[in-house]
Amino acid sequence: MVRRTKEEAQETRESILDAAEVVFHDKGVAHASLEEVAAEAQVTRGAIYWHFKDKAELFDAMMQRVALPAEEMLEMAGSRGDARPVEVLRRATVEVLLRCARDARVQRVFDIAYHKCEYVGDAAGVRDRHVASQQECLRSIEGAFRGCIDGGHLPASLNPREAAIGTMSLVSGLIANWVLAPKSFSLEKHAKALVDTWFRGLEGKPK
Amino acid sequence: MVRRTKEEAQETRESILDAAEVVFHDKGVAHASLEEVAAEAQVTRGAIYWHFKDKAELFDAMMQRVALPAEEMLEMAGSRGDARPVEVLRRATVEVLLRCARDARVQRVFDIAYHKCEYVGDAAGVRDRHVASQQECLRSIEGAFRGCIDGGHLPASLNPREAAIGTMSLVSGLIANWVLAPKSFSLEKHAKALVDTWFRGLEGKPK
DNA sequence: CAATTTACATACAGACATGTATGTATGTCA
DNA sequence: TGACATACATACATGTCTGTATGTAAATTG
Repeated sequence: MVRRTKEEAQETRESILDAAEVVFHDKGVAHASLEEVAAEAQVTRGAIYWHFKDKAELFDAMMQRVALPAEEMLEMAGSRGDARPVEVLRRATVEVLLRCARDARVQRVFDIAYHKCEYVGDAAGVRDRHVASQQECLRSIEGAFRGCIDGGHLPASLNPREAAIGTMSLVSGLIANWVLAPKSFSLEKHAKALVDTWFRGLEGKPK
Repeated sequence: MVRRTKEEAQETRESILDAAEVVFHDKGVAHASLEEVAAEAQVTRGAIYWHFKDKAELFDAMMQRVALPAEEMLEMAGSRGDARPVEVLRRATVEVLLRCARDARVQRVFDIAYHKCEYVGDAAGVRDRHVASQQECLRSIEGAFRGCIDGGHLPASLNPREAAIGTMSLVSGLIANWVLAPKSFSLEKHAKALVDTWFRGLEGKPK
């Protein structure tokens, strides 16, 4: 392959990231060789090493290309300030699930993140960022819940942090279980009712 | 090391499994070499190859040593038939979380299962079994919910399968998020309230 | 008590995968 | 239009891990 223009080089970079998604999903991050990724992208390892320092950096770039659920949730929750705050939270939560259920790429990347990579060693940076974004997400959701409680939309006996932990875990648990076996149930069909059930529990907190 | 008696050989086998837990947790399954596992167990690779066919079989045996959450839940739920069936389910769910929160070994193995292994290639068998046991768990919980509904302890409008999916996802999501960052929240403290919130939502299903 | 089997340790060869060094043709810019 | 930087391809050296073959001393068996 001959020297390309800057835009073409950028396309090469993207195609390498696309290939990484496919190969990592197929073989797992650790077992996939850069040779395989290169073949899938129809380039050689030289191209990969030109654009990325090593496999860890490639994996890193691939993950950052899709927004993590954490950041998605904040964005969505923040972009609508009109309705009742509980409804905003509820709808944002459902949206995250539906987006995953409908977008094959998001789905594939979640599958990689949950079941096809090891958060150790070289990927420690990824793990740290995962944890950090999770913490940030927790704080954000917690703040939203606190707002709901202060506004009288949710019972004062509710622990906002606990509510945030439960919400996040339900969502990530649903996604993880679904991408592991998509045929075991329809995430799209059940998403709304499941989230409704959880929020009903929050609203019904006694005392 | 010299030739051991049968019981000593069994001890060797156990120590290899213990070592595998530690090393896999530390380096991830794919990145851990059998040499490292052997060193941790204070034997050579020869001993490992004597007891196990390869790394996949070793990993397999390690996972099967601790009961999967699925099977735990059935057991616990089944062993108490006296109280109101909803209470049995609820308490079993809390128990699974508390067991994980309190037992360091269970916790470590869950961490490996959720964040330190890749469910592909050699581990495909493990993935299949994981999926299968998840399906079995789903059916079992679904059956329990159906019983609750038929007995009039839960609203008839409730979809038992959906309830089972949500329950399982909440539990596995909580465990996965907690083992990833145990200091981010106390699973032990929040377990009961979180499960109560979820069941309150189930009980409050309208119509 | 000799023969055999067990439970390992040791030694070795082959397979990859990685990282780097180097080659090279083309854009880009003065 | 030359000179340099860019965007790769190719070649190679190296290390690491695996699986197996072989050695061996103790336990077990007849």
